[in-house]
Amino acid sequence: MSTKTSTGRQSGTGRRAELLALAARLFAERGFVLTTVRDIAEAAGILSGSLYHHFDSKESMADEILRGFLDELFGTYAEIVAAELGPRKTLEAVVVASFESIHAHPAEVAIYQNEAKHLAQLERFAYLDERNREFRDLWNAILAEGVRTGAFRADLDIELVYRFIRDTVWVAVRWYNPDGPLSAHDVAEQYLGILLDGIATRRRPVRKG
Amino acid sequence: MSTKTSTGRQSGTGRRAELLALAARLFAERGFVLTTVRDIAEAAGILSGSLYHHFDSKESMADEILRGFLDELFGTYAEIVAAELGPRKTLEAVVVASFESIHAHPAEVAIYQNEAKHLAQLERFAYLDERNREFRDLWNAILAEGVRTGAFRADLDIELVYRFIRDTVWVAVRWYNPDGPLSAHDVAEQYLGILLDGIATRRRPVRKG
Amino acid sequence: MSTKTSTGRQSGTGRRAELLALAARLFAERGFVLTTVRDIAEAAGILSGSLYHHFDSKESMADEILRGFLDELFGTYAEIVAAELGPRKTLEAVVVASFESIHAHPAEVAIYQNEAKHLAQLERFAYLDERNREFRDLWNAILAEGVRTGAFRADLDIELVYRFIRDTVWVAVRWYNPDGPLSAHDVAEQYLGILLDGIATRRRPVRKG
Amino acid sequence: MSTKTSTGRQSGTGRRAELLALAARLFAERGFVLTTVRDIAEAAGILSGSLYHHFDSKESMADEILRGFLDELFGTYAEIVAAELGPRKTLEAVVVASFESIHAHPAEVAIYQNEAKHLAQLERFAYLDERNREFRDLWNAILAEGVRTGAFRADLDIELVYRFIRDTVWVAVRWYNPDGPLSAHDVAEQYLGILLDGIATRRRPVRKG
DNA sequence: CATGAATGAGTATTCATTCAT
DNA sequence: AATGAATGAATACTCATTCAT
Repeated sequence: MSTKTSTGRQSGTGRRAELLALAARLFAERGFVLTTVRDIAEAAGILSGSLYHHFDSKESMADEILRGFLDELFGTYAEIVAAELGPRKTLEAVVVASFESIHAHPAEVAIYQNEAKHLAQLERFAYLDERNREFRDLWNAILAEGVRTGAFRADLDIELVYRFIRDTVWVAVRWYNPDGPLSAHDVAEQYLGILLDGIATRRRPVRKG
Repeated sequence: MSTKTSTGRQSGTGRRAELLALAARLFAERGFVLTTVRDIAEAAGILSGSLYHHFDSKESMADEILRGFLDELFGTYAEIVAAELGPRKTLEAVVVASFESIHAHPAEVAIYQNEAKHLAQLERFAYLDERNREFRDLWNAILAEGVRTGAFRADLDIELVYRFIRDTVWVAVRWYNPDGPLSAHDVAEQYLGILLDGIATRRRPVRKG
Repeated sequence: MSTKTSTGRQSGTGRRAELLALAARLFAERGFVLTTVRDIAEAAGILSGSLYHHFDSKESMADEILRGFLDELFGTYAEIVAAELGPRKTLEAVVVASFESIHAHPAEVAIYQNEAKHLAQLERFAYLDERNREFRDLWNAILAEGVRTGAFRADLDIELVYRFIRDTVWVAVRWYNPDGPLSAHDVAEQYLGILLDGIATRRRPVRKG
Repeated sequence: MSTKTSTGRQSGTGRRAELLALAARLFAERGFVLTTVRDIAEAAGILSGSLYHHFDSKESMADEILRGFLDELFGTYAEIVAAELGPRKTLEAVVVASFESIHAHPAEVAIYQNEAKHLAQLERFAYLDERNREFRDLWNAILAEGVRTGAFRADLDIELVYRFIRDTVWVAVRWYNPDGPLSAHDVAEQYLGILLDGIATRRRPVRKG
């Protein structure tokens, strides 16, 4: 039992952390359901039963992976909010931080993206829905504040904008390659360019106002 | 055997179509792997073995669902392109058509979104990758043309913009509710507003021009 | 699902009944835990997975076996009580009925004896404790009535006597052989002889009174 | 290896005895099969692997427990027989000694009762069957002698009476509570009362004489 | 068209036991 | 004496699929 409890957050003690990283990669690649416990064990060079010396179930591996990742991510968000940069800079910082988290933890983000809906039905993963709510609140606050201060257009459907942003940012994990030529910053910058100013040219801005 | 071949495209012959629709809904809700043949059979009020009188495998059900949906969707895209509306109008039409397909075939889109990566590894689903290429070419053409004609900003990374658009549009299937207050057109309009002009206000439009 | 529901009591429909009888015999011989699902399947000449076409778990087999047996047994007890034979005759009838049930359903009695304590911890087997209480009430009523009418000795610790009788009767399943020379009636008669009059000779009954 | 041999009988050397006592309690409560080596280790506050420093297997723990208990019990029986008290007093003494052993070693008796049948199939537990035979011989001798001397009724089926007594006495371990209000002597006395004189009142003792 | 019985390969998990440290 | 990591064999159960009726 003692070995099976996650020791705070430091990603566990040696072997445990290695195994979690392996599991995370496989869950991300093949999906949680299609990744067998044997797959993970084999990747680690041990027998499937031996995994249970470290974790009490496949589920608890996913739990530990997601919990740790989300704690870190939302810690970062909290820091950004605490800095009180104003809506536009806050929005930029949150987008950048999100793409950076895709860069640093692609497997974890992929699991969060692909398995959350399914896992959230289990009691033990109730925090997934909580985090979703938290994220939604964060964005609604940023956007509402921006509209109030005049930084963002007044005609926005905030809820809809939030959804578009959330989806575009996180789904990027499907194609973003941490080892590719584009850094997380590059991608964030491009996206912010589009999000803030659109892709259309401004020939006759007078016309629209 | 004769009955097990999809009879062209007319959505199958009665019972067959019913069963496919049921399967599609379940695949969309629970995912392809987590939906058991028994789930589908039970939903249809028959025993699981009886399904094999209509289809020769679970895979071939997904195949038929996706093939039919994609044929229809790309037919629509082809019509739009054939109309030669110019880059901006074409872009708008493609976005609208995509949201409309989410509205009309939410289950099919969801399956396409969630299972394509996994299914595409099977030979029989090779057309999924082809369709993806087709879609990518479509968008690259629209965007490149738009940049050339000056409709779109010249500093865009076209490949990246394509990805952002693709992701945002299709992932909307996760939250879009066909029975909700927002029509596909409403959503498309809002999205196009953001995509084309951005969410930021234009304090100094002079600067950009 | 439809096939997995016990159809009242008639011991199921054909195959189902056969399998239950096999399972009962094995549970009785080796114990519930040591009897593997494969053991049962092999005894039936099928593969272990095929058992799940008929029952949804090993537990539910034991459940069905015990439930059916106890329903029958307590039905018999109820009839005896309803006949209002007076304490002594009632006691005799209950003892005889019990030995007869050992004769007719040795496997079921053995399972009841050996596994009840363990199974009763599971919610689904809550009725086991209920039946135990019912049985205890039955005996306490018989004995108390007998003491009141003077049929039984007044110095008896009724609770203790009940336990002795219960244990002796049921544990007989461990050695009673339905195919042996002693019928259930023979055994019941011998036991009743001892229970009612003792094994000691009555040289000087005056002395005791 | 040297430490893994039971050191005569003195209940082991400290730690060893403690562990055996723990194991005995768990075996009695949950049964031998359902008690895991980890259960025992955890109860002792060590890891399961560490138990193998003391014992070479789970089986050998049960072996040591039963062997020690039976040696002591049959020692007591031998003393009683050696005292040559006559059939009735001998019977009383054996019954009392048996209930006393339930009082002093409830866990051991429970294991003997519940696991003997299963364990006796293993070579190393061959002595269980021997002890059973010994016990049967003891009782048959007492009862036969009693019938011969006229102490017991002549119409008894000795083998049957032996079984009834054996069962009733040992199965009492299932409900007897060493810390309850009834002492082993109380229970023995009540049981002997029933066994010797029956529970029925003597309306016409003349008839029997 | 559908049933009901079965297959066979796989899946997570358990557990007694071993052994280097 | 004890730990911690691992083995290997077994266990209950699942599920897509087949096929005689």
